[in-house]
Amino acid sequence: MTVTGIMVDSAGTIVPRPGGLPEEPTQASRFGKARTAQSGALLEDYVELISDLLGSAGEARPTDIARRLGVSHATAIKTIGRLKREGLALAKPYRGVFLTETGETLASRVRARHRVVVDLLLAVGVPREAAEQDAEGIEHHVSDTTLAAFDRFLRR
Amino acid sequence: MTVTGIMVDSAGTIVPRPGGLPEEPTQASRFGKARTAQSGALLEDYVELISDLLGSAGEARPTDIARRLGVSHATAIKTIGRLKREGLALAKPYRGVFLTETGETLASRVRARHRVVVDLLLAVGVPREAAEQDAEGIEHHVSDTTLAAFDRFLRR
DNA sequence: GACAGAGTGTAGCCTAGGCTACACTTTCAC
DNA sequence: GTGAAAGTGTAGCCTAGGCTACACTCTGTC
Ligand SMILES: [Mn+2]
Ligand SMILES: [Mn+2]
Ligand SMILES: [Mn+2]
Ligand SMILES: [Mn+2]
Repeated sequence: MTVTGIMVDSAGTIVPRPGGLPEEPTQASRFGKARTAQSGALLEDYVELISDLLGSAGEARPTDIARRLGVSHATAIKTIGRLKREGLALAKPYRGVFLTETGETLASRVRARHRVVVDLLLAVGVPREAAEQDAEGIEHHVSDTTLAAFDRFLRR
Repeated sequence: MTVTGIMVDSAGTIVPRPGGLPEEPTQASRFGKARTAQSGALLEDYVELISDLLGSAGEARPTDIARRLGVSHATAIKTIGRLKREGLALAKPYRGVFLTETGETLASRVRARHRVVVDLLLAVGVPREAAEQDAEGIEHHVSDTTLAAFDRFLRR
């Protein structure tokens, strides 16, 4: 049995089958994009957190970052190294972590998206704590298109 | 400056600060749970796909799984090995992949959740293709509580 | 029944992201 | 100013999840 991914509707038009398997290249591309989104998730959480710490405490130290994220300080320091390599952060030994322009810009977008995702979840009836929890993972998979839709929904 | 994560509202009651940083252990726990959810994501996608292939084509071969996921067949075979180790799949050399009872049960739940997530996105105004794309990542971070809320929202 | 092509499996390599252990630097109290 | 505590950095280990290359098995055609 072959899966074609299309069907003919009641008016005789050929449309994608909503219930069945998507076309193979389409599905592969979706999975691939989801993997890509995931690989950016950790960096997004780091810049958002660093920006928050800089704003509220005036500094972002590796140990504080590590405690907030629930990882060891060694793990945090290694990831901060990656942030530096990718041009998102600046840090000199024993002097705390700062964000580049690029890093701050990313942090702002990530923070705004985080807020919208939480608000959307609350708006459709998700309890507060579940919304806060699930948003932490969901946010990294919300595209600009979807974010815009969430925004429109919240404003009406 | 210290971040306490609480505030006093207009009635004099102490409440969590909605805008600021969450309490440290709370935030660490959220990040930790998001990491846990993520680590299950790949297995969920595999069992859902294998179940779909078994249903529509009658068999699930490593190459087909690989093509659908957009990875090499070697990667797929390695992951199928992990599914076996975790008691979700059964496979004998050159004889295709099957799901255990546990695997089928997981597949059903994952498929149902996938559908609800897509429907929720559509219901709040996300365009079809963005909904299908983003759901592929979002689904793995939707808790039972949130899923139930989505369900209620869709039924009203 | 041979053999070509498709499918399968294994080996070996890589990076990301966890960890612990240990050594070094800084800071703060006295 | 010194010494202890806190913080920082490095080394080395692990697993998951990618990849390519290569060898083996199966299947369908002639
Ligand atoms: Mn997050
Ligand atoms: Mn976030
Ligand atoms: Mn998925
Ligand atoms: Mn799915």
